[in-house]
Amino acid sequence: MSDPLSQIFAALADPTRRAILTMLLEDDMAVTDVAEPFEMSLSAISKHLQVLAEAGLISREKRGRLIWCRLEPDAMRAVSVWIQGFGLFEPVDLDALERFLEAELQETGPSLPVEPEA
Amino acid sequence: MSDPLSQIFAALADPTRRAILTMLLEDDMAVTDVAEPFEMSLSAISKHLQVLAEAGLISREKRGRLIWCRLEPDAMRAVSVWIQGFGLFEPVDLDALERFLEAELQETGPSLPVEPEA
DNA sequence: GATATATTCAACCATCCGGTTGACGATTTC
DNA sequence: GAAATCGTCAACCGGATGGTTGAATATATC
Repeated sequence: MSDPLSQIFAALADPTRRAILTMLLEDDMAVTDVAEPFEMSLSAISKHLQVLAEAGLISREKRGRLIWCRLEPDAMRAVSVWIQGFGLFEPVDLDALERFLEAELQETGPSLPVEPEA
Repeated sequence: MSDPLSQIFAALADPTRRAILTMLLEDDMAVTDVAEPFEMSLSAISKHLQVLAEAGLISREKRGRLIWCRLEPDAMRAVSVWIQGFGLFEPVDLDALERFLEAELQETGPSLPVEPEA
């Protein structure tokens, strides 16, 4: 077990997991639906969700036979605060942000959903 | 070789490396001086510095027989941008952000980090 | 109750990661 | 030129990581 900040950074270091977080930004999703766009086993996605949950980046709630995954963006605050220590006060170009997130969505493979204008 | 963002997050996922970055916030340092406070071999620190350099978080310049390490905080902007996509709760001075957005309407924004190629 | 669906668990595998030690090349100093 | 210092390289090691497959567990549906 490492410290929380290390855990969060490590969780964010995987493009599949970042893609999952981006998907959850849209809406809560059940595990199978999270897995659908990816070209890997459901089991692998389940593990990724485990990592994200242990880092506090998502929460999971079982309802019926589905498990709903919800983004917990507060967990990223620790990261945000840490980064803030390095003088990055320059605000962000929001258009660039959009392009960046779009690139993130496509980064993990050709089979990811094409997001309509959010 | 993974995408730049993954590389940066992975580099930041280690507490020793984060401590090094914090030290470099104070001033540029030679490798041996960086290693001094840590209870591990110089070689291990050298590797950590390698990881940080490959992520673009520091640069190294050889002068004489010393190698000076310098923080490159710009590399963290990619992280900052990505994080901001999640809730926009950055503890940034909100007034500054507003001023920025206002200014953004009048002139083209600053250039941002290059997209990770898929 | 039987069957299908949703998710995890367990075992396994290859690779990566963070550390060690010892040897090596480069540079400064004597 | 010899010796000390600075830093990396190479080989090695144990443990973590990211993936697989197949079995197991709940829950829903027929």
